[in-house]
Amino acid sequence: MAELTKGEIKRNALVKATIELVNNSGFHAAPMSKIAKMANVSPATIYLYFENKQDLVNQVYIEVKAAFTEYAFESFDPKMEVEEGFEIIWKRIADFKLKECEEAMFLAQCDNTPMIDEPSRQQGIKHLQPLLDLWERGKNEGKIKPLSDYILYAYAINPLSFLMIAQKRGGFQLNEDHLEEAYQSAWSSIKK
Amino acid sequence: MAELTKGEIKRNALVKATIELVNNSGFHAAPMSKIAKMANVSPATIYLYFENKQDLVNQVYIEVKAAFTEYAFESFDPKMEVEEGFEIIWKRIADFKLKECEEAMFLAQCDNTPMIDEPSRQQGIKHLQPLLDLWERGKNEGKIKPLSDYILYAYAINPLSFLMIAQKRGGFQLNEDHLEEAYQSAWSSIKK
Amino acid sequence: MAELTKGEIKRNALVKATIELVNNSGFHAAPMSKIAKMANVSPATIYLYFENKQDLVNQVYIEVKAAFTEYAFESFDPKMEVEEGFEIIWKRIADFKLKECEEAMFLAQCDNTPMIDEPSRQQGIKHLQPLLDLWERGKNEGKIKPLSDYILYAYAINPLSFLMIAQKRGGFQLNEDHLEEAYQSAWSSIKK
Amino acid sequence: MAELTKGEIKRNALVKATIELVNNSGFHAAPMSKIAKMANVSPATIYLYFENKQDLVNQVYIEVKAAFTEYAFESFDPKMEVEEGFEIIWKRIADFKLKECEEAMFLAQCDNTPMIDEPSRQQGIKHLQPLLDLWERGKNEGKIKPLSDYILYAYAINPLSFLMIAQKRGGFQLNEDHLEEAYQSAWSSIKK
DNA sequence: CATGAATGAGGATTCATTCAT
DNA sequence: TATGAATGAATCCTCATTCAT
Repeated sequence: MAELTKGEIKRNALVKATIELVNNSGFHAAPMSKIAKMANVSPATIYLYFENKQDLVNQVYIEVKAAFTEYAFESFDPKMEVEEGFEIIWKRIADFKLKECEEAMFLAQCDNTPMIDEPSRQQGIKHLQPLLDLWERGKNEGKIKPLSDYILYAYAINPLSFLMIAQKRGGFQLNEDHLEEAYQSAWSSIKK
Repeated sequence: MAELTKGEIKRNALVKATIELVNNSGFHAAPMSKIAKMANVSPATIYLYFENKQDLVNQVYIEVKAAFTEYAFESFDPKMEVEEGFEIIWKRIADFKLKECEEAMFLAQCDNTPMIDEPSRQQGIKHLQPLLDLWERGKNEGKIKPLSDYILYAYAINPLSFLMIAQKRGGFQLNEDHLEEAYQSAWSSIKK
Repeated sequence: MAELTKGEIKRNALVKATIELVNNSGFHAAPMSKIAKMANVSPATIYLYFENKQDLVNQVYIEVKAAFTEYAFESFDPKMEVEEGFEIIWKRIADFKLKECEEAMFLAQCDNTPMIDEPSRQQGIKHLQPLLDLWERGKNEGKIKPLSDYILYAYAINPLSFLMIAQKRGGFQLNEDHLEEAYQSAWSSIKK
Repeated sequence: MAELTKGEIKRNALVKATIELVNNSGFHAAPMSKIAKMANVSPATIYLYFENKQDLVNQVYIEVKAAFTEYAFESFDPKMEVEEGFEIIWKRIADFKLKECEEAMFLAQCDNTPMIDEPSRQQGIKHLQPLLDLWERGKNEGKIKPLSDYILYAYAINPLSFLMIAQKRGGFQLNEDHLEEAYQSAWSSIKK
């Protein structure tokens, strides 16, 4: 296990504080001073690690997105069968969205908001490539509908975000059965 | 056609300006002064129609959501067959999301953000009832999977928001064929 | 009894509202809009009767001060003995301060504050002349200490304002006995 | 002499500026921006030392009141004879009111206005206790009239405020002789 | 006379950012 | 590297005042 330098610890605290504050109050109610306080750090210290507020949010976004995709593909192997691979990725993603709730909420907010600048958004999408490749193969093997990646993502993956938010807001609890049903719906919607 | 009073015209201009500014910059970068300027009105005038910024956004949300659902159900008749009814509603929703892009973007941002307060959010959901009723009937008639409404919505409706945003951000154009495909995916994911 | 015109009724309502609001919240928290509302009148209507806020307050001050002095001297006759005259005036003033509490509080606030402009203040003092004349006579007759009018007023009259405020703020109730005691103190402090 | 920190210097400047501005224009015409400017400080800096405008005024009131009472009792010793003690206190108070004119004017305005909130007002009164104790003893020893403290204060002390304001407003200059006369009036009004 | 709607100027307060230490 | 104090620029909002009706 890597030792974290003092600086890394602070940076991490800042990232975490940003996520939490933005989640609970939105970008507009997450002032730097509060972020600093929540991270037990002086406001000035933030600027040792980030250029400005926009940069802070961008970097947090990129890192969380990276953590998300890493998690998603951890047990995936490109040589797997299409359906098996998809199921494995899907379930990891579901896992992430339901267990790393804070991170996932943050991403949802970033993805539906002009909060993040375009370059960072692009940067965040990059790591999704293995899934797109899998779909490509699926289409070639006739196992997946020959749809645009956008449509595939919209039906196969994105619904999980909606469910996560619904769950976070209360009024709906996603259990194991629901999850299996959701997976079936996801697969139904893209399988040939 | 109803005559609009001078006040209604101003209020409408404010609503429109709010949508546009929030869409392009987010809540945090949509100051009252800009909203006023865009609506050709003094900042003080806003407060004749809305209590404060939160109230402004809440009301805009509720109104846009109402317009959305009214549009969605316009050509729907509760006596229709389940699949026919669903298709009609779905296509109206798709229409709205792709044509009334500004309004739809605004809703997406509100729905994924702590921008709107809870009561207003609840208020906004109300009018969705006819769709939930249709699904209920569909489940009883064995035509729709016996899933939670949340899951049905996540797969049947919500993907359209993702596609709309993707299109708005560029890099993807949703044409007639795509739309039909998307509908098929939606229906596949919830039909029994 | 004189009939009041509609205009006079409105003006009176405005005067009364001003007194009440300024008393309870101070000049700085008595906006024209609230004064108007409390007087059941449009804000614009105020400007039919008064030039601006300063003028409103000035005029209210002058009128209340006039009412105060009129009340004070009502049963006084310049031909009375000095002590008798003083007692009569003093008790009328005490009456006013304790019964017309609102008006008296308003005067106290005006007199200790840069709320009123100088000319209006001078105007308000004018009607006090009979008391000053009485004192003059008292001094000549060797019945009253040969002190500056300011000092006489400070000791003979002004304490009533302090007592009134203390009573209004609670924690102290001025009864008949107190009043007699106070009068004795007043007279002691100025009599030769 | 204690060294003042940079912060204390700024705070003091703010307190002083507040007194001066409120004196000359009243609470309602003493905007934070002017206070800041007069203290050679940014508006935002005020909020490092005070929570908000109300808090600023409250704190200034409490501090000035404390300075006032400290000054008043400086050369007083509880073991003094009643009359001697009273004279000493009275003259110190007179001194303060006539020399520390700014502070005294500020207190007068606060005491006759809903400018200060109740808790702060109570806080301000606390330190007056030694005078009340002296009066208590005076009453027991049969040297002072058995009157309510409110009445005693109204006649023995409060007139000084009136005289101070009269002097500040011009048209009347309080010299040594006046002062002695005033003291005699004060004592006459409360002595048995 | 009377008004409700409208507003520009200004008020309190906050915030991202900097700087001296 | 780290900070607390400091700030100018903005932000939300209010208010005295006006004007078309």
